[in-house]
Amino acid sequence: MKIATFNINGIKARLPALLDWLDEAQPDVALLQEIKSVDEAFPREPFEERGYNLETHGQKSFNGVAILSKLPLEDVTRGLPGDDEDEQARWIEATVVGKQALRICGLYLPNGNPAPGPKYDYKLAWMARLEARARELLAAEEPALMAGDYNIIPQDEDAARPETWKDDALALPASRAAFRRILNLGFTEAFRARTRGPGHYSFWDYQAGAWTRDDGIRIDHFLLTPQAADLLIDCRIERELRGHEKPSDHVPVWVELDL
DNA sequence: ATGTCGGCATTGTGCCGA
Repeated sequence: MKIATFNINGIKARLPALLDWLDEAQPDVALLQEIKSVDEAFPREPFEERGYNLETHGQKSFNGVAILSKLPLEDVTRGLPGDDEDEQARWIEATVVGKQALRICGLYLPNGNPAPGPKYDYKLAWMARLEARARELLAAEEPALMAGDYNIIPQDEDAARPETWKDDALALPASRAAFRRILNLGFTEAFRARTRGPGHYSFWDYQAGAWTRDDGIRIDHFLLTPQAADLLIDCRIERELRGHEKPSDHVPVWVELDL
């Protein structure tokens, strides 16, 4: 089973490029972030025509997550538990029904800039709620994954120019520590389970020729429960897509699972 | 090189978020 996470930066702006990618890459499951659309305005037809089941959790203008799946989706839930006041659409879960069930969580973690400040406080509070949900997933002792735009540069080697990110919410020590606290519960970061060393990025800013200069960061991640890690065949970043026509500023990250 | 997008309110362009 091939599963991708992809921050598309707007479904309306990205629709042609997204459909081209789907036709070419044929993911079984795709977790989308930053759909920037309410559910009612999401263009469902081209995805359903291609045989995808579609579950969205959107809001006006910002954020928004979705799941595409060629296999049936069950037990869909929307919103990260732990704060009934939180209106931001950043979390969706579903069970992919195949030979063996797989629980998938799609997430768009808050950016958090500027730090310090209320946006950074929200990021850290959101990560504490994420940790709580992560503990529950582990306790279930079943194949499950949490994937998406984490807005976390885990280590300096995950940035082309780490010094420029030193005071940024994506790389501050408290951000990295919160990410590690979740990892250290017992998750496998799929990309680092397969590939070591610098030079691997999933995001290049639209500004300042970042793509041309390969000035990227790795912020889109797959975290696997032990039972999902047992099934891991490969994890890769589809870097080439950043050079295509009208790209997102992120590229897809893939896992292949033995399912 | 203070360099780009996308969405929105709005109708020509400025603001926000990233």
